This record gives sequence, C-alpha cells and structure tokens, in this order.
Amino acid sequence: MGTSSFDVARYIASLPLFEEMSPAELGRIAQGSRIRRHGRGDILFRVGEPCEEFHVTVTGRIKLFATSPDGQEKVIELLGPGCTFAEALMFSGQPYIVGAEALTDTLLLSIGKAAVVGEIERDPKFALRLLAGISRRLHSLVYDVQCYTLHNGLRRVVDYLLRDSGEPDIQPLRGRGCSRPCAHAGKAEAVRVSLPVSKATIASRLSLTPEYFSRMLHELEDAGMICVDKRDIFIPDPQRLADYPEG
Amino acid sequence: MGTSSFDVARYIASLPLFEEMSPAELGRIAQGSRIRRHGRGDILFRVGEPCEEFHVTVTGRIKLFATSPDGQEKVIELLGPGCTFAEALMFSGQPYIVGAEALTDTLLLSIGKAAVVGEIERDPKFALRLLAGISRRLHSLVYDVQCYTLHNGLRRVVDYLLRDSGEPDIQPLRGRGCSRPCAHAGKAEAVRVSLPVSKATIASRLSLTPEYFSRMLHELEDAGMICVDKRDIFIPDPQRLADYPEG
DNA sequence: AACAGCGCTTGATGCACGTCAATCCCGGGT
DNA sequence: ACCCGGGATTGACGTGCATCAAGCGCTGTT
Repeated sequence: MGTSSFDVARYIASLPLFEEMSPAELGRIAQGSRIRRHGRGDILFRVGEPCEEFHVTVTGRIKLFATSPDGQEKVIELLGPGCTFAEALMFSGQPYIVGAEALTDTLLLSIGKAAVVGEIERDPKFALRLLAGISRRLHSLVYDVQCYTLHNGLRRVVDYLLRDSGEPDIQPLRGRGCSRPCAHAGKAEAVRVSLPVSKATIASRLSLTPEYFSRMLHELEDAGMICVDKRDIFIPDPQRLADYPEG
Repeated sequence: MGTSSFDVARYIASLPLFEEMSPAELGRIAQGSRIRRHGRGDILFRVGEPCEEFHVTVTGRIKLFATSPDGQEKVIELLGPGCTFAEALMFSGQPYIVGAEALTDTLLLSIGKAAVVGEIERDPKFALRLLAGISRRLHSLVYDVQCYTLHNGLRRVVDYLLRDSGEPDIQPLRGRGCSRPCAHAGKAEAVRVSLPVSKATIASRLSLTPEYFSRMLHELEDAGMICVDKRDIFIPDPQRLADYPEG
C-alpha cells in the first residue's frame, strides 16, 4: 500500500532481517505491507484471529499476552522499537495463539505473507535470515521456561534486571552467539536501567503478582544491591547482584 | 556417510519435512547425515556443545532437559519416534542450550547443517517446510508457558492426559491447524492412554514433583475420572475429565 | 527363597508465593 | 487548590506445592 508519511522501504532496510536486500526487493516487500497507528490500550489482534502477516514495532511498546479461561492475564513478551513478532504464526498457518495490546501509542508495520513467501522463493539467504530470527525467538522462550520452572521469584527479578533491562528485546542484537544472556553481568561498572513499562506489567511478564514483585525489589534495595526511584533502577555492582543472595 | 544396515534416504522420505523430495535430493541429504545407536541413559549432547546438525529420533525415547546451577533437572520436552529436534539451534548458530538423554535404547539420525543449507538454496519449498516445522515448535512452547504460568498442577495433569498422551509429540501431525490442543477432548468415547516414560519424568515435564504428580493422579482416580494401572490410564469420559473439577 | 534395587506411593511438615484489603503517592484536569 | 484515578506499597493471612522420610511392591539376580 506504500504510504505517504513514512518511507517503508527505507525503514525496513535498517532491520537486520532485511539487510543486504536490493532496492527492488525492498520495494516489493514495502508493496506488500501496510502501516497503522494505534493508541495506548488498543488491541492489535486477539487470539483466534487468522494471521496473514507479521509485524514490526516501529515505535512504541507492545505486550503479547495469554488469557486463562477464568479471565486472568499473563504477559508472554514485551516488545519495543525494532522488534518483529508473529513471524512464526504466519508460517505455521494457525490463528493467533496470543493477543497483542499497545502499551503506548504505537506505529506498527505489518508485512503480508505473500510478499514474504515470494521473497523466500527468490532469495534463499532471506529464508536463512528468517530461520535464524525465529530460532532465536525459540531460544529465548526455552530460556523463559527454564527461568519459570527452576528459578524462584527473587532470582527471576535479578535475572530480569541484569538481562532484559533497558529496551525490551531491542532487536539489533549486538553480537550473535550471545543472544540474550547477561547483558550486564560480568561488568564491573555500575549501570542504570529504566523499566520500559509499568511494574505490574513486568511482574506479569515474570509470572509474579505486582505485590510480590514490589517486595522483591524492596528486599534487593534493603540489601544494598539496587536503588529504586520510580521506574529508574540503579545497580552499583551488577556482579554482586548476580551473586545475590550468596555474595 | 550412508550406512549399511539402514536405508536413510528411504526413511527420511517418510517424514513430513522431506515429503515431495526427489530421489536425488533425498540422496544428498542422506549423504550429509550419520546414524548412531545409543543405549538407555546415554547423553546425546550437553549444553554448551556446538551444534552443527539436527536430529531425528528413528526409534526410542529421548528427553531434552535443563539443569539449574544447584544441580536439579527439569524436562523441557519428551520425544518419540519420528520427532525431529534441534533444528532451531542449528540455524541460530548457538551452542546447545539444553541437554539430551536417551530414555530407552535409541536409533538416532543426525543431519548436517551443510546439507540442509544446500537444499534450502536449491528448493525454497523446503525452506518453507522447515519454517513451518520450527514455527509449530515455537507454538507448542508458548502453549507450555501458558500452562506453567496460568494453570495449577491438577489442570496441567488433566491437560497432559488429554493432549500429550499416547506417543509423545508423534511427528506425523494428523491435520494442520490443530497442532496439539486436545487430541481427545470433545470425544464422547472412552480412551486408554499409556505413559511413554516413567512417572517421575512426566512429572518433571509438567514441572511437578513425582510425589505431587502421584497425588494428583490419585485424586482424579478417587473422583472416578480415570483408572490407573501402572503406566496405563483409562479415561471413561474425556469430556467430563476436561471439565473437572466443575463437572 | 532371599535379597537388592528401583519406581512409586503415602504421610507429616514447611515455605514461597498468592490473595485480600487498606493506604499512599503522584500527575492531571477543571 | 481541589479532587480524582491509577500505579505502587504494605501488612495480615491463606494455600498450593515442595521437602523430607518411611514404606511398599515390583522385577531381576544369585
């Protein structure tokens, strides 16, 4: 649909997924995409709806969430600028299995299945990049399962502060082979991280209640491991935090 | 390495992933693969080892597991005959993030990365089938996360009996669009399922202790929802079980 | 037949975490 | 300045599940 106010081809050229693509290829992808604006609280899609495209968060924050039969909600993933999602859904041909909601005002780019499939047939390297991207996604989910099942609440909070802090899932991974684990651990220098969304949302992402999350932050603060000021958290010694409560 | 006792090309032709492939293509894949025999308890690979191939369980049962720093273990996935695994690892170029152990004597086929990448460049349809396969994997992981985080232990057991029962992850999915959910739910007829591995292993897969898993089975039996005889479980009314404890 | 060993069960007890409810804090609209 | 509402904190209490420790019943071994 090529939109007027936003140069899609130029934007996607900056994403790792589309790197090395020729202007002609980028143009075809842009043709098969559409861009939309959403306000905070808007539902981008619901579970059960068919999925014929995947999405890129251009600006804003988005949460993917599941809802249990009795109505309670669990955040599966938090997404920030540059993040892509639902690629996997598109390829498996199933309807959405999670819902998506804009946590802030959001600019969303959606790329149609036909354009992607067409490009795969033209360029095997593109297929490999897609495979690599989805594979990383799968890894981080495996990592999440490990955290949920064999770390307790306090450790999950510590891990979050050390790994997922700053921008959520910021897409341009700095180095392959080190997909996610421990952006800050091992560093001797102090860091300041800023929670990208409300504490209740992060608590849900970590499978904790807001109350318990609050208590864990407080415990870390009492122990002198962190300083909390609203959404800003100061970590004087990441290594010591990583070793808590042993160190 | 084409082995004498086993016709690799013929075997993989029966897997959905390689369907519609020409004999020449199958031959090239078979060239790039190797087959091994493992005894019960053998470690197939450990976390941290580099991954240059993906695997197919020809016969036997395998578990993928994570180990926490303090030594306790959690089963991530159970695999039976026909299941493929570690495709994603191979593509993301990272070392193994889980370990694998044979739960029974096992015949394992491992297909090298080079052969797969070569075939992707030749046949875009193959790339699409790979993408679809990995995507289904990702979905079932999302499903797992949902179970762990918003169902309690009893419900996870019920879900397992209704969905994952019988062969674990039996690969030839009968119909797309219905990847996993509820193989038996909705059926009026009684079913008999047989646990593919020890109860302790299944308990770990469900993130429960063997003790608690045992108690949950006992509770379901007391309620008349199931009959347990060693590893055989009889479910007179799957629908009623699905609604437990409301029905 | 006796024994060993493993998979599984059963009971008693404890803790991590959730629930419920009250308060507090802070930014925004009129 | 006022009130308002949503996010966050705090405390008292309850519970789902783990832990620890015996026991039990197989199957295989000598």
